[in-house]
Amino acid sequence: MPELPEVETIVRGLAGPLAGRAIERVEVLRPDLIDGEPADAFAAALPGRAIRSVTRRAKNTLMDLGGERLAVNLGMTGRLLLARPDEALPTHLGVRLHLSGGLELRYHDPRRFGRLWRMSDERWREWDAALGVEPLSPEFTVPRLWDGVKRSRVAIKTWLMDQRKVVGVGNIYASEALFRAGIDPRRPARRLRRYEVARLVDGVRTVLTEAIEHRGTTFLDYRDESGQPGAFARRLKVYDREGAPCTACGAPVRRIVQANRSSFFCDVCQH
DNA sequence: AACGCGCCCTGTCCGC
DNA sequence: TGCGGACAGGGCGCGT
Repeated sequence: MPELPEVETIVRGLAGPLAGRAIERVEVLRPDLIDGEPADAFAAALPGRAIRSVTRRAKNTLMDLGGERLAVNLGMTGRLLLARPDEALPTHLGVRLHLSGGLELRYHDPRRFGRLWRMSDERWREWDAALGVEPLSPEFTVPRLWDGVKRSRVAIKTWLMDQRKVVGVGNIYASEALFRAGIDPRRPARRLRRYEVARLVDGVRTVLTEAIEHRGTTFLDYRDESGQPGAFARRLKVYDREGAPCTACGAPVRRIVQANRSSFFCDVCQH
């Protein structure tokens, strides 16, 4: 579900309410959501810690606990929800973090592809180093992307979704960025020309920035920390628009399958 | 070593 | 109405 704009929206929404709160009690209702240690060890380790800040790396939410971090990956259908402890419990509730001041942070996930885990500072450095460049950072440049694509034979759309190369771009925004750049998603990465890489840098930055401004894309399940959907879905130009007219030329948008995921594009506008 | 594929899981929708 | 199959914002681990 959530790509960079959705996670960024959630992180911005959680940062204020969670800053300075202590974790008082942890309930794990779905132990398979906890990675790296048994669920009871996870639940026992957190109480007494305080949340210093909430940030994002790639599609992950990170809570700085001082000396260690709590990381959350939402998978396809995960939600991080702020609630009062007496609010009705939804089905598929996975983890409850009871915080100081009568606030609760809930992790909710029907498909349970998401996960939560703790990371030491040392582990965090390794983990962070294995991830690719943040596309909204100054390091996301044409030379850097050019250097990355030129040795890869995979289709550019698949390449763009590889989190070891560029982070945060998932199935929706990969199609959208390539449409904006006018590049066919099937093109081998190393066949891109430098001017096309420049358009791609621009396309990725632009679509992610606009999507954040609209609080993300709700396709099916995505909700922010207050349970609200994002508004960017109606601004998508190709994703989930198979057969509908291209917004630029009117030709029907095509759907193909790449790496077992749907790709959408306009074969008139994208080469 | 890069790459492709199957799989993890539940819910929904569509065609028959 | 029921049922099977396809499909859904992700990511890991396997084999080649």
